[in-house]
Formats: sequence, structure tokens, C-alpha cells
Amino acid sequence: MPTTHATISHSFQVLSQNDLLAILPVDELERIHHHLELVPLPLGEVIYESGGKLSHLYFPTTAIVSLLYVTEDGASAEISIVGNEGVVGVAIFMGGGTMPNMAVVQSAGYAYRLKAQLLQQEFNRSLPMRHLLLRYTQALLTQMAQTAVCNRHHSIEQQLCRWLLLSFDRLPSDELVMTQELISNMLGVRREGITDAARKLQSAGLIEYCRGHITLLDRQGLEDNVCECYSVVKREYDRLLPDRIAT
Amino acid sequence: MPTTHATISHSFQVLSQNDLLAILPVDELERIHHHLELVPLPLGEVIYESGGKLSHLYFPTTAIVSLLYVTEDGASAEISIVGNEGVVGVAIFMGGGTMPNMAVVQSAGYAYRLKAQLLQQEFNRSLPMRHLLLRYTQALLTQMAQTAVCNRHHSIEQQLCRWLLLSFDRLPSDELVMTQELISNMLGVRREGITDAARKLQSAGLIEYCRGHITLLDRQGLEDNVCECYSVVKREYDRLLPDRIAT
DNA sequence: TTATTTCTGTGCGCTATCACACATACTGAT
DNA sequence: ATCAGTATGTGTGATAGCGCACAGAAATAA
Repeated sequence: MPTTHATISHSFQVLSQNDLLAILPVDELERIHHHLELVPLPLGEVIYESGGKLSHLYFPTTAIVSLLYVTEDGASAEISIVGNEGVVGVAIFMGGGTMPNMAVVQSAGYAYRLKAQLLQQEFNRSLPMRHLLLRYTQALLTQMAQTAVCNRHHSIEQQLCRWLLLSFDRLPSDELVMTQELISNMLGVRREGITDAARKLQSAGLIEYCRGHITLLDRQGLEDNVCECYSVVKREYDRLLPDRIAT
Repeated sequence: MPTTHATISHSFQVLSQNDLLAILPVDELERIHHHLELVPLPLGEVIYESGGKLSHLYFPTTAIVSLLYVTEDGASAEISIVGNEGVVGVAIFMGGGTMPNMAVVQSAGYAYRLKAQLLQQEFNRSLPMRHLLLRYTQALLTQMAQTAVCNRHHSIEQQLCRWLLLSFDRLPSDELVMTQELISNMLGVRREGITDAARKLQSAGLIEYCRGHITLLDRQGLEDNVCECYSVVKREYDRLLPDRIAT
């Protein structure tokens, strides 16, 4: 189907809700945008299981996805967060096909997706596409590394601040739908630990929460309480993907 | 300088001490092997600093290198271990150039190195080279992710087992030159914590240590005590780089 | 409405790890 | 042989986070 200029620009505007698609040169985007499929990602949806083959690469727009590892005895830990700044499914172009962790929708929303095979072709053929995805993957590496550091050295309260900031950075609004129980699963700590930390942040007037709804009140306050891990990761994303649309 | 077949095969045998070079198709290797420079890596040598530009990609043969993050207040945590199964300096071909962590030689030995610019050319030109390095990078991703999980959920003793196994896997001998103090820096815990855990392992007859020399006595015993993180990482390396030379 | 489930608050004892302070023992240089 | 430096052992008290148990409150369903 031939595409008029009008529909292309319209599509591009929508596509630009994902930073990586937004940076991609127009001619690259033209080549793939008919294959991009907009899909809703409801809360809790599993995009891929541990060891499961990835059928698509996902470009989140409004959705947030967590990369989670679940241990043999049922404990869990979040490895990284992916929102509209990145993609879910790097194993497709990295060559492994699968990963030993799972991707779960942490905040409902939408994502564009591209068939794995098509993406692989594009990755091999197009230098800009390759550069973009690899730079994003390097940023992902940093996020994972910093998660390891944070898990080792920082308090639950600091980690909660980090997690909230990373999440709000990827969210169009200042409200997050998320229970303390779920957050505790992400951070791999007890629910009570989150209750304590969250209460402190609320008393300090940084956030407000009520039965699964968290509202950001004072971003600067959170940044004052967070450990260095947040800014290290953020700086690295900004450095590696400088032209992405500012949130 | 033209190269005879004899010198080529000789070189290749030596080069094959690094698994990635060993897997590389012969014609690819021929193209770069004159540029590979064998360098000694003494204990403690810093291959790159946090944020420092990488001049070379390193292919360790007998050396082991740790990717370390040092926090603002001086605490440290190992992000991953690299030995003859991989390379140090993925930021070169991933496109970022630098990383917010440092690479330190954990066990003295040798490595081949290749100028960054040359590697970048090769990475863009050669599909096998690219595939190889990207698959290795995916394995690295898994190691980082699993480090995060391990830091969150597992005991010092389990982590010590994991660390020892990962190190001995990358070592030609059964003896490791390494003080408890240094190990504690890698794992990001107190030295006394390592002393306790190491003593337990020694009493159980799994290792023997004396003033900076650790000898592996019972690998199976270590594997019985280690958390799942070790095997998850190992399986992933084996899966992603199946043809590497068995140690 | 009432009943039930979900979410959050709170208390209490337990354990792993930490921080610090030393003691001991081995090593190597002079 | 001596001494300084390095590596390891040990003790004591503090603390963060855990496991468990349960209470109250808000949302949801009947």
C-alpha cells in the first residue's frame, strides 16, 4: 500500500512517542513503519518468559516494562526498567534469541512491536538502526550494573527513590498505579520494608500514596534522597542517546 | 610482511588461548592477527577508568579482569568477571566509547589487544566478528543481571562460592593468588565476612588458603554450596558461545 | 447493605551483616 | 635475627532487613 505524505507524518508523530523511533532517520523509519504494530500492554502481561523465544521487539510508548529474574525459591529481583526510552527484546539482535529472565508489564500502556525476523534483517542491513540499538543496549548494561551495585550497598529507602524516579521518568503523568506489594517484588525486598520507606517519603511530602496509587509531589526531594545510582544511569542514557525527545 | 603457513598456524594456536579468537573463522583471524599485540597484565593494572576512553579491546588469555564499580563513598562492587572466554572493552563496539565503571586485573596474566579503531572497522565490516562479539556481550548482560540478583538474595558464603567458581573457570591452574581483603572488595562486603565464609569452606575441605593463595580442592563441593546464579551464568555462556575451547 | 478481598500499618523476635578493635601469625627485607 | 608490613582470626555491640502475625481501613462484590 502506497502511503501519502500526510499519513507518514501523522504516523511519525505517533511513533515518536518512543525515543528510539524518534531518533531514527526518516528514511529508515519509512522502511519499517508499515510493519510496526501498535499493541496495548495490560498490567502484568508477560512479554517473554525466562528462556522463552522472543517473537517481537517491543518499542514501548506509554507502557513500562520490568525485566525480572525469579529465583528457584520464588524470590524475585528487577534487573532493569524499560519505557519509552528503549526496547524490550535485545536478545533478538544480540543473537541469543532468549534470556534467562522475564519481561513483565509494570505499568499498563502501549508499545509498537516489530517481528523478530524483520528486525534482524534491519539490524544487519541498516547502520543507523544498528548503532541506535547497540547504544541503547550499552545503556541497558549500565542500568543492570548499577542495579547490582545498588542492591549491594544502598538502603531500601534509597532504592525506592531510585525506582520511583526511574519509573516517573518513563511515565507521561505524575501518578503511578502500583501497590507496595508489587514494588517489593521488583526490589526483591519485603512488602513491610516498602511500607516503612514509603511512609517516610510521604511524611517528608515527597510522594503521596493510597491503595495502589502513588503521586509524585516533589521530584527534587526524591533526587535529594536517592543514591548516586539514579544519576549514573540517567547520565549514561542521556549521553548514549542524546537526541531523544525530552520527557 | 608476508606470513608463511607455519607461522600462521603457530600464531593461531597461541591466539586460541582466548575462546573468542579461537571460534573466529580462520580468514577473519588472518585479517587481524598481525594487529593483535600480546601484553602482560600485572595484578592491579587498571585497563580503563570509569568514564575513561578505551584505547584497545583486550582478549585475555591467562589473565582475569574484573569490572568494578566504586561508589562515591569508596565502597566497591564487582559487576562481572572477564577471562579467556571474553573481551574487555565492549563499549568500543557498542558505540558508547566509555563506561561508568573500571576494569582491573584481578589475576595476573596475558591478553591480546587490538586498537579500538581497528576493531570498530572490523566490527562493522565482518559479520562473524560482529555476531561473536554481540553474543559475548549478551552473555555479559546475563552475568551482570545475575550479579544483581545474587547481591540481593544470596549469602556471602554462596556468593563466595560463585566467585571462586567463576574465577577458577577462567584460570589454567587450581591456584588463585588473591587475599581475602581483595575478594571482599570484589563482592562489596567486609573482609571479616570473607574470612568467616572462607573458613567454613576450608573446614569442609572444599578449598585451602594461606596468605593470599587459594587452592581449589573440591570443585563439586563448591558447586553443591553455590547458589543457582553460577549455573545460570555458565549455562548462558555455553549456550551463546558453544564452540569455545573447553577449559 | 453486608461480606469479602485487597492494601497498608504495626509489633516482636531473629539473623546476617556491619563497624570497630585487637590479637595472632606468617613473610620478607635489612 | 629482627622488625615492619601483610594476612588472617576473633570478639562485641549495633543495625538493617527478615519472617511472621495480626489489625484496621478502603475498595469491591453480592
